[in-house]
Amino acid sequence: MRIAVGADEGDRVALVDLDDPGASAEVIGLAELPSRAAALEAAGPRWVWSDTRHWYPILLRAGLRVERCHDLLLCGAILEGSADAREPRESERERPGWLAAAPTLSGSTIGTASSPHAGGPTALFDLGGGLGRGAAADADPSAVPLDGIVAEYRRQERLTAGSARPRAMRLLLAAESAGALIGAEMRAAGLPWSRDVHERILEAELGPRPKPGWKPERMAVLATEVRSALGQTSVNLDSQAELLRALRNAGIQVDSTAKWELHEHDHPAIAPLLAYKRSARLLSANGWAWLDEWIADGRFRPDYVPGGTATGRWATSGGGALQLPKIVRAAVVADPGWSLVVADAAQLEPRVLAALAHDEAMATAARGRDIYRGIVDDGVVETRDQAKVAILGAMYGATTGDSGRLVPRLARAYPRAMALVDRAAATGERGAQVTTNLGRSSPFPPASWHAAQARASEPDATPSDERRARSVARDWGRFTRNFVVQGSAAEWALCWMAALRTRLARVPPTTPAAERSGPVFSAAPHLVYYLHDEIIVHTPNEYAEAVAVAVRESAEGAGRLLFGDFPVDFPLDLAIVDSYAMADG
DNA sequence: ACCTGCCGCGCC
DNA sequence: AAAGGGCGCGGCAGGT
Repeated sequence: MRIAVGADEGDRVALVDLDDPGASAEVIGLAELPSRAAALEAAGPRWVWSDTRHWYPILLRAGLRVERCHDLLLCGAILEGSADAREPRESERERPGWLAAAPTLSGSTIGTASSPHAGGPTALFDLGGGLGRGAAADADPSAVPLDGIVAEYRRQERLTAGSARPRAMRLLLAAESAGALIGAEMRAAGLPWSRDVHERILEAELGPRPKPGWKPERMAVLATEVRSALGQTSVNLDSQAELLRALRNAGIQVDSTAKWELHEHDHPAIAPLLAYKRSARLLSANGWAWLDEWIADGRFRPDYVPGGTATGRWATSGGGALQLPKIVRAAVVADPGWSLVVADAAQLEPRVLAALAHDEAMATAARGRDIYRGIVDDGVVETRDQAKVAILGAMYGATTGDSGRLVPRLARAYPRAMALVDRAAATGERGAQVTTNLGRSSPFPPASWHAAQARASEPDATPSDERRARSVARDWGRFTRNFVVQGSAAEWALCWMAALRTRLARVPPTTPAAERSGPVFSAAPHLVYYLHDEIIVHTPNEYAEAVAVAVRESAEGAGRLLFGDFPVDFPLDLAIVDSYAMADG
C-alpha cells in the first residue's frame, strides 16, 4: 500500500491510497494526522510525500515512527540528474517548480575554488533556472496539494520504470528515502551528550570559561609567548595577514599560516603558535558558545541534510555534526543503563572500488583483513603506509609526490580497479557524467568550466589559456574519478543503515507504549549518529549484544544487495561502549 | 551594517 | 611528509 500526503485548504491535510483506483481523498485537520497515520501505518504503507524534513517531524513529535516513505524532493533530484533516467521532453515540462528546492547537485567547489581570477560572480548555480515556472508561488514543498503530489509521484514512477536499470534505481530511491527518515529520527532522538564532560575538556584545554569578549587564559598565555618569540609585541594572531607578515619579519619563510607549512620550520614561535591555533579552533568551533547553542536536555540535535552533497553523502546545516573533533567525542556518553554501539566500515571506499570494478585481485587483498596489509602481502609496495597513500592517491587522482609515484604499481597489481577510476576521470575531463553503482550521476561541470574550454579553442588562444583549460578539465576529472567511489560508498552506507533501522524497529520496547510518557526512543535501541561510514546506536544494555549482531548482519546484507556474489567483504570495527571516545581503534 | 570570498581546519 | 576527492563553519578582509 502507498499513501500520498498533500496539503489542503487552511491547516488541513489530504490523504489518498494510491493502490486503490476507486479511492477518493480523505481530508483531515493537521492535528489529526498523527493518529490517522498511526492507524494506517499498521498496514505497513509507503508514505509518499513532498519532503520528509517537513512531514516526518510532525509524526515524530506525536511519537509515531513510520517504516517506509518515498521522498519526492530527494528522489526527484536523483532522477533529474541521473544519466540512467533521461526524461522525455513532455515529462520535463511536467516537472513541478517546487522540486528545485531539493538539496542538490550545485555543490562542487571545484573550478571556482581553484580559479580565483576566473569565474566572477557565480550565477552558475541558480537551480532549476529555466525550467521552473514562477518560482515563488509554488516553491514551498510543504504546501503542495494532493493532486500535485500524486502527479509527481506518477511521473517519478514512469522515469524509474523507463530508466536503464530500474531495479537499481528503485533500490537507490528507497535507500535515499530511508535515509531521510533516519535523519529526521536521529534529530528527534538526539545524540546523548554530557555537558559536564564537554566542559571538563574545555577547561583542560583552554582554562576556565572566560568572561564574554575575553580570551581564555591559556590562549592569552600562548599568544604572549608567540609574540615574544617573534619579537613583535602587538601582532594579532587571529589575523592571517598580520600573522603572515610577522612570521616573515621574524625570518620564517612561509607562504601561508597553514599548520602543515608551519610544521616545516624550526623556530621557538612555532610550537606555541600551533598550540594557539589548536585552542582557537576548539574555542570557536566547539567551545562554550557551541554548548549553549546546541546542547539541550543532554542531547545534540543537528539538522541532518540527507542527500545534501553531489555524491549522495549527507550534509548538516548548523552545529557541524559531521566534523565533531576527536577531542570532544568523549562528551558523547550513553544514558545510565544504556550503551553505545559504535561501528565503522573499515576501508569502505577501496572495498567498494574493488567490487565496482569486479577486481578480484583487489578484493582478495582486502578479504578478511586490513586491505593495506593485503597490498603489502601482494608485494605491490613495501609498507602499509605506502599502500594507504597509494590507494588514496588512486581514488583522489594524485599525480605528484610519493602518492603519485606509487599509483602505477597499484595499476599493475589491480588493473581493473585502476581502469575504472581512470575511465571515470577521463569521462569528467570530457565534461560528461559518471554514474554510481545504483544510478546517481555526477553534475555537469559549471559554466566557468565550459568558458575555459571555449577560450582555449579560440584561434587566438594563448598557451596560458590552453594550460588553464587543461588544468580545469583535470580538476573536474579528479572530481568524477572520486565521485563514482564516494557516491557508491554512500549507497552502501545507506543500505546498511536502512537494513539496520528495520531490524532495530522490530526490537520490543523495554516499556510498553501504554506505560511510557516519552517517545519510543526512550525505550528501544535506535540510531543516533551517522558519519559517512560510521554509525552509533544508543541501546538499553540488555540489547547491546543483539544490536551488535544486527549491525554486522546489516553490513553483510548491504554488500550482497549491492554486489551480489562478488567476493568482497565489508568488515566492521565495532565496539560496545559507554563513551564514543572509547571506540577508537 | 551588511554581504561575499577566502583561508584555515575539523571530519570522512 | 605532502596536496589528490567530498563537506561546514568561523573569522577576517574588503567590498558595498
